[in-house]
Amino acid sequence: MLSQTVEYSLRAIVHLAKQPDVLQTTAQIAKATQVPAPYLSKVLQTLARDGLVTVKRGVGGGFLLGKSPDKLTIYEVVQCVDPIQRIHTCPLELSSHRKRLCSLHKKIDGALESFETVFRTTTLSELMNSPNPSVPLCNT
Amino acid sequence: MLSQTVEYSLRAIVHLAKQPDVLQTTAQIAKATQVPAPYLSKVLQTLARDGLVTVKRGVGGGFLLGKSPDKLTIYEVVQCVDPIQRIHTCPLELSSHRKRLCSLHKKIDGALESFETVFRTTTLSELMNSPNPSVPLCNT
DNA sequence: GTTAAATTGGATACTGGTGTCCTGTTTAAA
DNA sequence: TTTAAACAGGACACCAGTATCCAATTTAAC
Repeated sequence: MLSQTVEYSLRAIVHLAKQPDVLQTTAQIAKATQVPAPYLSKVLQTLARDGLVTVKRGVGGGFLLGKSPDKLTIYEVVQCVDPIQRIHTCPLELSSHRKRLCSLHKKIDGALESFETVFRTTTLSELMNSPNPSVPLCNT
Repeated sequence: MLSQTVEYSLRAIVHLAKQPDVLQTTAQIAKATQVPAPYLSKVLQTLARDGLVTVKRGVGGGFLLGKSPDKLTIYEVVQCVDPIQRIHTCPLELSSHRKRLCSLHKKIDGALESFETVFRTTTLSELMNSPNPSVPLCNT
């Protein structure tokens, strides 16, 4: 459903959100999130382009969260790396459906909307402060 | 988000639902739904395997709806051709998350659930009888 | 039984997402 | 200034979803 890239990016962001002020190298994030390091590198670049993570190059460099966890939604992460495509116009390009989708596509788009809403309304700090015995990315 | 195959299969099913008792050839369905005929052929085979469409081979053959439109949900169609994958176990295979997902994956699965629910609760007849001026697959 | 309409199944090509590797650039520290 | 740590960017490999084509099979109608 969601792409692998989205899963990876969310893991990375969650890992950074654990210690928002601590620089983490790609290797460190890769290990903690179980994401292939070279691929993670590309994902982090994408996140950096949108300012969702901040990058420091050179020795002692790495990444840290680009926004405060309570202001950063997982929707922003998803939209940055692999946007949810809502249905705005008829996929068949029927001219009479341009402004008003038929019941089928309206329904599908409605499903996408409720899917999207969950992401829109979830911040990183909500995830981190959840009263859940299973800590993200952590086995104990 | 949803695969092309799902979109195609739903178009085909909707087309068949318009006249549930009329045999339609692959060529006819392909034209009405704007789906590449050879590919549609494969999709229809998949739908036939699960009994969602009924097939009659040979001259004068074709496809018709395999179930009554008011008993057929679009969820069944989706699950037949390209199932929505809910998250049941930790994608990182953390042993302590097996039974209890962490907040991140619980959230994602929650989004999938609400997405899925829209499909589960929508029948073909609901789509066909919708008071919507845009008729599915039809330009007037 | 012959013919033609129609689906079935297999083989093949194309494309984008995923993943790897290597070279270049930046930068802190000795 | 040299060195090594670390990210940046480009090139390439792989695979599954998408799409096409063709020969084989089924079947109605003559």
